[in-house]
Amino acid sequence: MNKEEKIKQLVERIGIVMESKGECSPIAGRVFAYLLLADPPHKDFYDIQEFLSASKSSISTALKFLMDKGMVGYITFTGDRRRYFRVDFDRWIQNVQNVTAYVKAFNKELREVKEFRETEQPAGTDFLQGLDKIIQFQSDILEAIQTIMANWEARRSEQ
Amino acid sequence: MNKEEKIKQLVERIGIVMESKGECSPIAGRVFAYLLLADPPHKDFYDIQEFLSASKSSISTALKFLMDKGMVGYITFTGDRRRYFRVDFDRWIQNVQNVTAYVKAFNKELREVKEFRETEQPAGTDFLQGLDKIIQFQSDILEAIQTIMANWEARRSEQ
DNA sequence: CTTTTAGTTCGATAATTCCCGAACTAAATA
DNA sequence: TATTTAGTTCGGGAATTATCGAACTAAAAG
Repeated sequence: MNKEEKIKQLVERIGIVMESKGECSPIAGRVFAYLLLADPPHKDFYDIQEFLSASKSSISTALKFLMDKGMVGYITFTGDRRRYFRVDFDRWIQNVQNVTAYVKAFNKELREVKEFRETEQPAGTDFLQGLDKIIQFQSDILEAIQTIMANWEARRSEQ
Repeated sequence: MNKEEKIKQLVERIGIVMESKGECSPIAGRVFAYLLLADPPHKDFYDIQEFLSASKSSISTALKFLMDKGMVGYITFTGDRRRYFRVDFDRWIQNVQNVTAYVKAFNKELREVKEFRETEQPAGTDFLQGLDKIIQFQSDILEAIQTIMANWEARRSEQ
């Protein structure tokens, strides 16, 4: 199998992993995967379009999405109008907060449930204990992630 | 606002939080939310159906989904055919592994990208470094979650 | 000023997911 | 054995989401 085929295959596989998380559309997943694998790792709009055999509008939408998420950025070169899109590793790490956002929101709702149960709606102690455990468990995880992110941030800026 | 209305409102809100994570269908989110809020916190099939004004098949599908995920289980009472569904806090905590599954799968793909880049496809050192950072960052998070889960598991079983 | 380039925006269609009703099953009851 | 109960399964329609092509824009090039 040649290099091009290998890349095509990896792009499809990684695309499926990203998409099936429900995080993005199939094409967005493949665009990102392509940028992870392409040589050089920055490609312009038409390179991407051609490689994926997709429409301009789909590529445009996918790139906008990935840039909004902070996973992709672009560089330019003097005397060249095109933008060269590439994975933005630094912003990507910073925005892992997006990943934690759901857990945060969910935990907030669970706290509201707890309050409601305590003030207005009876429940067995085991239920309230279970609720407490989940809330605590999830905030343990959130805190750990915060700590890790802070460490990485510190390491990055001390360079 | 009376209790019933308050519950309806919370059920809708929590349902949206759960659904918009892309984790489940709207009805599944609402079923789960209802079980978090209902008095008593175990309800039978028709209670749930009536509360949500949904079809039997939708409720059935939603309950199957939530039980497969380990978030919901049921209890029974002698001389009563019905199953009473309820949030299963213990299995829910155990199955946070589901949450980490995606990150694991994704990191595995990133390692494959790295290997491909190192053996067949050139890339600037900054790109490879960025890739490394993300891989390491994500495995730091996975490890932290593993540790937290192990602690909770230990605490649970020593009771 | 005209044309080309590098995209974006805007409906329309295709594909997917969600939900329902109707028919079905298996166990309990009569 | 016949009937009710507690769900499950299946096919189709409704709602959502993804992708496309065509028209558009803004800047650069000629």
